[in-house]
Amino acid sequence: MSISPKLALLEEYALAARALSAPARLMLLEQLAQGERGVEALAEKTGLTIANCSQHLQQLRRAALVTSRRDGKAVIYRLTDAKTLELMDLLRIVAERNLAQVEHILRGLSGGYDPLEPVSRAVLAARLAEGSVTVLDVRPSDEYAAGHIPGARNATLAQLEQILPTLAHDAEIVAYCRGPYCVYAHQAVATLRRHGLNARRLEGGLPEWREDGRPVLIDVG
Amino acid sequence: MSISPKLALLEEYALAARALSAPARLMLLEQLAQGERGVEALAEKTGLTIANCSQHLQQLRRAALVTSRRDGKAVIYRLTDAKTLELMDLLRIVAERNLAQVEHILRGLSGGYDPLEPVSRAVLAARLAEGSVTVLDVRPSDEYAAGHIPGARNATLAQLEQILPTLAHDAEIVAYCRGPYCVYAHQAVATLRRHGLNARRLEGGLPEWREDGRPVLIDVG
DNA sequence: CTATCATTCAAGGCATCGCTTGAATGATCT
DNA sequence: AGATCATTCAAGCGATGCCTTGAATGATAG
Repeated sequence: MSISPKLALLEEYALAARALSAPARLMLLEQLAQGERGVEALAEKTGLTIANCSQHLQQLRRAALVTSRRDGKAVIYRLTDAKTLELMDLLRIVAERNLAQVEHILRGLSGGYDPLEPVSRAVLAARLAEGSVTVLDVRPSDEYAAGHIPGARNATLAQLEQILPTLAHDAEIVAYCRGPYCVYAHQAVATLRRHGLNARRLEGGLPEWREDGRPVLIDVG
Repeated sequence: MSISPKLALLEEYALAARALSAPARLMLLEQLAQGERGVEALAEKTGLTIANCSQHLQQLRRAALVTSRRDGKAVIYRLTDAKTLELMDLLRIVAERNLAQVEHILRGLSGGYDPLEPVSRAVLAARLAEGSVTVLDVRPSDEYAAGHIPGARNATLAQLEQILPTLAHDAEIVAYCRGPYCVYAHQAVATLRRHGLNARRLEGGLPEWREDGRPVLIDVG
């Protein structure tokens, strides 16, 4: 009698999971974790075509992971709520905890799997307060301008080599990027270590920092 | 240069999500949340064929949501760790919070969407201590025997109508089943309400109760 | 060592997904 | 109202996923 409703419920849960099962959509969610965005901006950042991007966004909306609103002739998407971010983070944790393959990928990235644990956000906040750390924002400059950790310097991976001489060799450097899905910080740490600097990466990224209720500095202009 | 590793990472996360994207696998995980099981037992409980069940289990294992061990000629599967359970629960929360359709399904099940919030496990534990509540375990008797909340009565949905006269009309009844994915408790509450009893369901099921570190009674025999 | 049993592998059919292309919608601006 | 622009819809192709069937594996029992 009740096989149908039970299956229907499971189908709904499966729908939400399926929304997370395509790399393209994970990229979109990672972008949206930085803040709300229009379709075109998302397409450009992720390298998807406009139409394809739109379809993925609708699939995310069908699973209610994101919501949308109109702004003029543009449609702006954003994460529905913080639970979506939690779900993304937990998915990452489970995948990283259990998949040896992920470790191998990271090993390839940072040359000898990062032996140093990431710096927790609470620890970084404390160190920032006492000024005993250099913070590096490894995201594109437009995202940096849209909001960053107070006191952080901005440098993309391409610019990193150029600013190396200006970095102090005695203080520890903490790099962060978009969040746990993003590998910019991993790569930055690898580069800095190769040059003999004392670098670690922040646990999570700016979205998680903001979610903690910590201060975010926005450039006005 | 680094497009490949970044995509590879996302593919890994997507793999874990894809493992949760089939109702059949959610059923299997729901069963495994009760405790470790062999392939044949899982196939029987879920109604899948042996071969199909085995393939789903291997997919779950590939995503590292479950692990397996040999016991004689049987292969026993179990959830890898508590994080898997957390991920299932969070998936459910996001789906239920956001999908209007889920609400409609539940409305169909319990006849007028359950206006009473589920009883939290902490509250139930307190009420149990003072004896002001009747607890009903709405799972099959073999699962009840393998572990249940101390003081709980066991009755499947089929048996429920028969034991109705033996239930007190003044005390509140709290029903629980396998967990958030399971709808037995919803159905039991609907049945009890139709007969004028004061019934609510427990938040989560036995796996969540056990995860809290609360006492579980196992029948010896 | 052989027989037996639970589980896994392999191949096929059917459906769904993801991406592309080109047209349609819907809101703004002149 | 008509033109314009961002977004969405619709159809088609290739790839992948799920389920079934039948054979192969691998460990135990005699």
